[in-house]
Amino acid sequence: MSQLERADRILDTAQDLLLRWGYRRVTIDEIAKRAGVGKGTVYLHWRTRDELFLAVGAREAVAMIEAVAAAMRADPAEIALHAYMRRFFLEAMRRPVLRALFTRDTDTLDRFLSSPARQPLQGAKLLASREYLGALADHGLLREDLRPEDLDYSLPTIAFGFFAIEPLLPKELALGLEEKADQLADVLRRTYGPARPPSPARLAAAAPEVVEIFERLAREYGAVAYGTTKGGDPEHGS
Amino acid sequence: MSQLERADRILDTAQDLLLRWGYRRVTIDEIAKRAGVGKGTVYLHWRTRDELFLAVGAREAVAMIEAVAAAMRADPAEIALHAYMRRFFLEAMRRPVLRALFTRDTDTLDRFLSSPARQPLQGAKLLASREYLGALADHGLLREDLRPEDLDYSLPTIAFGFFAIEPLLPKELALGLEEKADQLADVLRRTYGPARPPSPARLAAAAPEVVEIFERLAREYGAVAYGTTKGGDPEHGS
DNA sequence: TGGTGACCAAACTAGCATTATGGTCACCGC
DNA sequence: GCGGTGACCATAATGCTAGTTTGGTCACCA
Repeated sequence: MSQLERADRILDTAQDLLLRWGYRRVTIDEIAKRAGVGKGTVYLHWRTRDELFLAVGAREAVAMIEAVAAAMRADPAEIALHAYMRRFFLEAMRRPVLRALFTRDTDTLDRFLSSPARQPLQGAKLLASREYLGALADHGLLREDLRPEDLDYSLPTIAFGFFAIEPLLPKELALGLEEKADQLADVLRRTYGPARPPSPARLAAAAPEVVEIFERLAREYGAVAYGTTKGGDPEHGS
Repeated sequence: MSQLERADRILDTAQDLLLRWGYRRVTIDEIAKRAGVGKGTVYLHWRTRDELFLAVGAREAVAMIEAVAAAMRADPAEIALHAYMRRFFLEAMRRPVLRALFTRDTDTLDRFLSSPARQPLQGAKLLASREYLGALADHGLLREDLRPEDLDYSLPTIAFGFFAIEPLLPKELALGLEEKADQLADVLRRTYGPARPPSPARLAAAAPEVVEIFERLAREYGAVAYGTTKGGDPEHGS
């Protein structure tokens, strides 16, 4: 069995237990036993318990970002801020670990939410990647009078609202995930979008650059997910 | 001393201790002692501890709503959704109890945040008063293609984001309250505002109706703040 | 040489004795 | 007679300690 397969088996087990029992109750012993490896082996892949759980999240983040990038490759219209955030919301909410992270589900994640090890998964980094917004601005895909810095506060704040309000919504609210995502997209398009819808040609011109940004991001999260002791060193500076 | 003055003295004391010690540590005994009344007297005004703390919040809510209404009376432009929410944000964030409530400050409020007694202070009621939004729609102060129901989800969600993100913002963020409020207003104006800015005459025509809605709301909160055992009965149905 | 599980200090839990507190109500002084 | 009070009580919160669990290590093994 390769190192990577083993890492995935351990991550599978950790994720399963995390979602069923919650962060607090899951022990390394139990993960190791169920994954069919010794406890020491877990520590060959990740330095601490929190790094292991971070990896669980990072792995889902990779899958999500790749789904986003694939959608952008299939249809350049998906690179627009509102379309991106719409898909981001849907893809994140459909993945249980990311959903727990973004909705700040303390039942599941408990202390992990405030663990310093969680930093590399900061939602802000995912949401407000300066590179992406810069590329949008360069290609005229944002309101003309909007500089990317103007988004630093309000864009993450709006997105945060749509995620964090989830656990507070009344159960009987008859609004599906897609409808919520559509409303989020509508807000963002009206707030930050260009006055006139961009032409397909303009979108297509920007798409490769944008897709590359997300593919790079996915690779960075992949490095966080698999192994810190062996394998590549994920220290990139900031 | 009148009943009302006494209620205010007790509320002053409760508020002071709440902000200094936090909900959990403040006892009725301590409040009574510092307010110079017997413990039983506190229970002549409010039925339970939570109703007392609710009253502390309600009293600040009254002050806030009256400040909002006063601004609307002084300048009808203040009735527009974005202007209202801008002022709402500022006035709420400048009042320590409301700030704690809206930012979900668990250090200060602890269990009170999830107390069922808190229901009458639900932010949603304040934010998304159907009457107010209906009046705006009637007077052409919202986007033409927007029905008030369309705001049920996204408007509270956006507002929630701006409040709830506060405790998560890095301390070094050099953004004042006014600037945050301006950004919130900008988002709401672009998202929900009419295509063209409404004329002063149109605003002035709608103002009395809108002001009346908020004055009525202030009176309702006033009933919550002062006395349930004696005085008016605040049961209005829903 | 990659992998393991016995081992250890530190953190957490259970259970209980003690204290603190919300809420009541018989009584009191004006 | 009545608005106001604080001793009183059941319950909930807290402190304490003994016992248990668990993250992380590392000497050893296959």
